[in-house]
Amino acid sequence: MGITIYDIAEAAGVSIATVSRVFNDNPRVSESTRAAVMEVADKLGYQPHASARSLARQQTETISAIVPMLSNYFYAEVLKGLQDRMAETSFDLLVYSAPTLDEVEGQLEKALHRGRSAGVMLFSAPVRDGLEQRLQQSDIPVVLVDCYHPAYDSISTDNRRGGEIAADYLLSTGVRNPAVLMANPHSVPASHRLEGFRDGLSRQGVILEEDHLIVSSMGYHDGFNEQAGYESMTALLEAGIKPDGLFATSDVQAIGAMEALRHSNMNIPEHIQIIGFDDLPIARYVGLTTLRQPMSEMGARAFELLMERMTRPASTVAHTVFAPTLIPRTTTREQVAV
Amino acid sequence: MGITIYDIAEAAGVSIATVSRVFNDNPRVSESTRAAVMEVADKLGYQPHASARSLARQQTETISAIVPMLSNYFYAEVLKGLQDRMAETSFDLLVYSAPTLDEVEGQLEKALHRGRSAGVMLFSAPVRDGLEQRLQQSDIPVVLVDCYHPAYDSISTDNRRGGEIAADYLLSTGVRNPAVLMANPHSVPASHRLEGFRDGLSRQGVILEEDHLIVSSMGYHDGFNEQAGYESMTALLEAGIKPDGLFATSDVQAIGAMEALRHSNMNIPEHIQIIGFDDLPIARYVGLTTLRQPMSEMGARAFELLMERMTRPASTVAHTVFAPTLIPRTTTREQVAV
DNA sequence: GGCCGTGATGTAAGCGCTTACAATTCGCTT
DNA sequence: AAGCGAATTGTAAGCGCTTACATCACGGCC
Repeated sequence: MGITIYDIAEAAGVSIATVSRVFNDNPRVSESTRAAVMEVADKLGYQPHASARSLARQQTETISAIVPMLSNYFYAEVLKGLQDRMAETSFDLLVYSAPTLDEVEGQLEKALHRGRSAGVMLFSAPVRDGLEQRLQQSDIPVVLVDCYHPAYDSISTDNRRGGEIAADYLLSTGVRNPAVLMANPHSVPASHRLEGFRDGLSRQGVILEEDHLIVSSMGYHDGFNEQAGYESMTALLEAGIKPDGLFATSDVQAIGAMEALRHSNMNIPEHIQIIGFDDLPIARYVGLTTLRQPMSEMGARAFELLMERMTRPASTVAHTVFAPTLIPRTTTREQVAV
Repeated sequence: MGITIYDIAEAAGVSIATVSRVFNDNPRVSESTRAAVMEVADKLGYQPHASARSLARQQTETISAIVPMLSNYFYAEVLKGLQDRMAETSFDLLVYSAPTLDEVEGQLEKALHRGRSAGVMLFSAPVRDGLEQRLQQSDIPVVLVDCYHPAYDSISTDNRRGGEIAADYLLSTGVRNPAVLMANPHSVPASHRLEGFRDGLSRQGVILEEDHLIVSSMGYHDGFNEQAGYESMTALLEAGIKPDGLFATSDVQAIGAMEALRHSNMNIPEHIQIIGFDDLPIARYVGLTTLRQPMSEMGARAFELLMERMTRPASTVAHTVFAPTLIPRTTTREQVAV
């Protein structure tokens, strides 16, 4: 069915080795035969067989990304950065989705199938015993995105610092009675953001009331969506709590919360000031003050780390931590002079 | 390095054929040997080699999706639907991105490498001569998503109808002087939406003024983003045009436009009513009236079509067209009684 | 004129798996 | 007790490619 190097070899009157050399840019082929082979190959529409190639070469040129949820804008943005960077190479990207933590192991298993991928990118999944063991035994290069483990290259944002900045900023704009909408209790990034926020407050003598913290009860990846934000905010209001500031652990939650506030006729930023996290493209267009994570840069950098590890497996582990930057918009007021 | 069936065979005292049979659920293996082989395989941590397998089997279990832009929420949602459906099978998903039309061919070339993928999903790319020829010569199953060609299975939304519905609805809520924000001139879906909208208007005796149509001048995939909407709307306003209704060819454009309107102190829906297209999750939280495309369903269905074509290559071409449904929210007014 | 180094090409042995076909075993039948 | 078929297992030939090694032709050298 398909054209093989045998066909080309026969038609061009050379051996298969020569054909193979031509397609591998091996210099030990004369210009004339190279041209002849290419001509025949073009005419026949020859395409090297991907599997045969990687089997013979003992290596693939595909990498796998294990992502909680493609339709989460954060991941989409990071993947975009990754893709753009990859497009300059001849690598292909395999995408697995693992909406719950339990599924991560299974998907990882697939991605780790021998000969499947040259490297793996694991998104937002805490590497615990089971996983670690699995990763260890197949010595495939791995880079962690949006999570951390001492033994693996990783790329993440300083979430604690982000929380602190949010706290400082909110306080500086006059907030005295803040609330927090946290995505879900199992999310490491969300926890860190909360911790940082708390610390930031307490450093200035403000404490976060326990009933001012709403933790979405959804699973692993969940809670990072508009609906969770909407529901959490609604719950807060229904409990009769009226904070004057709000820190949401993601932009989408903040946007959900904003809608809930609108329903309750609370004005932003007059009655309540809001700050999100991520700086999705949309944030700019709803005027949301937020902490930017350089998402597509994170993706690009993740790919670079992976390449580095692939070429030099023994190099020391590298952790890249980006500092989140504050993007003030109109859901918060002007900073009051100090 | 890796464990092979030879290792297993030796350790279990059987032949490689038997090991292979065990891993292929071939019934012609006794229960006892099967158990023995499995035990050894588990202990050694055996993993079949993906490339070797697909080479020997003469088939892969991966499909390729060629997508203009991962960070476009529409594609992210469709891919999610696709993934969810795929997760029930043992197929893997390879994602290629082709931000410009010129790049589609190149990416397709990669996806079409012999042995690379069992099927290809092409997103929003008009199939023209070059492409068609290429697809024809490699007889890999293809399904088109968000575009149409008589020769290939496809899945799309009735964009013309969507435009009509938008027009009808806007008129029914009292709009008399509508404007349109169109994503870009090369986008087939956007053109159809515009056509439908025009038809819908003229059927009721309203015509779309030429200067009330702003076409974003960005390339192929572009124009489908907030910024384009913002800029187009700003251009409209700066030209001194004050429409009382707005149809944007996508939700994100509508959201960009809303921000521009806010800057100009125009109230929605009092001064201007807005309708978008897609019904992204976010639309609900900004109160955007829009036309829903069942995005994740489209992805799921696309996968089914592809499977169908893979198992029965000669079956007749199927075109699935979803009807967009109107989702009235608060960027439009109540319908006036007829 | 024989020898040798060089560059171009060919031969053949894998890469790890599947699978047609052959071989073997074993329990029954006659 | 020999024979037979079914069930199980083994042998070996690929799948399409890469690549180490062998071969060959050729020109220059002493």
